[in-house]
Amino acid sequence: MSEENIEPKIDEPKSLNFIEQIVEEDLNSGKHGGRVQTRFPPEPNGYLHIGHAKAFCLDFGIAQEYGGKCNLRFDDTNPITEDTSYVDAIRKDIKWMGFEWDDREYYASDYFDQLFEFALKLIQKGKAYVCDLSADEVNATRGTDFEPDKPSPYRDRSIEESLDLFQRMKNGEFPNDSKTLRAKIDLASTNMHMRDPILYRIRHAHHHRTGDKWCIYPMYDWAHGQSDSIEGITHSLCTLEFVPHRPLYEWFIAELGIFPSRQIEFARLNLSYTIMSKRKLLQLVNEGHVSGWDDPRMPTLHGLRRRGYTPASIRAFTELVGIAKRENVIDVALLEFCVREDLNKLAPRVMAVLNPVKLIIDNYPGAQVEELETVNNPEDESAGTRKMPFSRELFIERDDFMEDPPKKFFRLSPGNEVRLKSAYIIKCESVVKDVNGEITEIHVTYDPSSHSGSGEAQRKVKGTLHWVSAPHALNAEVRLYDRLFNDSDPDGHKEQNFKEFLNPDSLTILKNCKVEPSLKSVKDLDHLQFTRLGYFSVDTDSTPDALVFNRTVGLKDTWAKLNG
RNA sequence: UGUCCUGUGGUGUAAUUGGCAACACGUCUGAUUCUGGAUCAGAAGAGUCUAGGUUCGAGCCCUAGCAGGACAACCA
Repeated sequence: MSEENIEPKIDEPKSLNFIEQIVEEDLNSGKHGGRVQTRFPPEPNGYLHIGHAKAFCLDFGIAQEYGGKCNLRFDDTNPITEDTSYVDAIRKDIKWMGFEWDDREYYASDYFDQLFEFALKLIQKGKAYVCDLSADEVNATRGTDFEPDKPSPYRDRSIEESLDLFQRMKNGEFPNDSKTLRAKIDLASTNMHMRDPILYRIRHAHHHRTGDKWCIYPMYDWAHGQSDSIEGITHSLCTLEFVPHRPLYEWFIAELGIFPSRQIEFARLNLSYTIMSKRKLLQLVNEGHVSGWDDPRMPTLHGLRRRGYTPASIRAFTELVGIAKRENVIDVALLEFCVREDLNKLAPRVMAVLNPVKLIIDNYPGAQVEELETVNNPEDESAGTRKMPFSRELFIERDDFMEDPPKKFFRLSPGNEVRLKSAYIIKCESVVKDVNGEITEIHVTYDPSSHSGSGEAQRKVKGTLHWVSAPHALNAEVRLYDRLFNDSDPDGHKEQNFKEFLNPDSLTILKNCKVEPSLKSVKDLDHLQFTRLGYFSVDTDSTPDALVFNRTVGLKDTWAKLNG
């Protein structure tokens, strides 16, 4: 093959993020025999949000890119807050996003026995001890940045005694919180995590998987690294807040002499005008500020799905935001760009009038109904065409008419001409108002020779309006969403609670919308473009007799921008 | 006060062993358009936190500062 002479391809090496660089270095040096194994370790205590999507797109993406595998591992070490309903929701989200983990669905709780054995080993080495101090008492021994912790009075208890007590802790002989197992490391470390961290606590609680088998549960640090090691994870990717945990992660692996997984930290995703804290999102749900985890205003994957976001658009987004170690705030406009770009290619165009006003074509035969052909998606010829009924009485958007328009208003106004999309050119002759001065009817005449697509149709007019035939229109409810918060960083104020920035107008429900008859048969979560308005999807509340649409995102609107 | 991490256009991410800062979003022009969408063409916008130093040459190396963030749960 020598066609490089015809089109010399300058194969610029794709620029790698710092994690890809590390992986490639490891591959080149033959570390782990060229094996790449990652994992995504959600805690089943809440719903996944778009920040998690960034993380698991990375985890699964790195594995895919380098011929490796990515495990799904539920980090279920805290039975009090965790639940199988979350497990199911998380599974659904990851699948929806397009990732597969085959049979590699693991649970930290799968390793409780192994972890117990590891703990025994640590005690035997004199590197861990059972401590009888209460939480308050432990806190009282805590030093400061430059003062070491005071040693627990149980720190030097014999190996035999710790072994015995630990076994009895496991057997359920002690009440909750009465004892802990702690690693014996360095009370003077500048890293607080190394000051005899707690490995196990006593919780007589029912676990969603292990039931009542255990009454001692491992802490994050003790469970996570060892779980990675057990699974042979080569690159354990996590967010920045775990940087100070890394020395402990490595200490456990070294003391236990087990497979050396490597923890690598990157900066979590922050999105402007939204919050990403699971705890705070839960608060919004519990306090009724939103309708649930899948409220379309939520940054959860459940919320985004219901809002009409596509997996492809979210994947593209996580790709565009990049991976680095520097704190970042991504403009929500980038997310919106990603959905628009995706939906522009695949969403069928349909006519919907959100704020209808009646338009009457005075010179159109009263009983006549035409079936006008229109293209389903100008960006995709294969989407074909469909027919739409056209008649003497139509609905158009109230905003598309102005009695006294400013310059550059390309829409309908007295004496002015516009085209009705896929139909005729019309001219406004008069308006009818009610007692309050509200316009109730707009009377126009049409030019029969201007039929869309006909030879006579070449005449140009400035504006094109969408419309729906009044006798054929379907009623619909349309829910418009705006950002949930008015502040670009609702969680970034020391003095003010994030809830003070909730946007009271984040949801607008329009009940009197008119949509074209073809929408009779839409299905949940179908994506559509309402011509000239934006991308919409069918809400899960929708039924054939009571259509409900969510606005995913508006079209770019330079007219609105001009008018502030 | 301590330790650790991070500082590149408005935002985010790049810049192969040091070689005169690139891409995307956003913004602004213009063309085109039966969606004020899309598309196409173009522009503005950083001299890389600061100050020194090494070098023919530094965003990349060295030194000293400064700024922001993280950590001090029997949460993960």
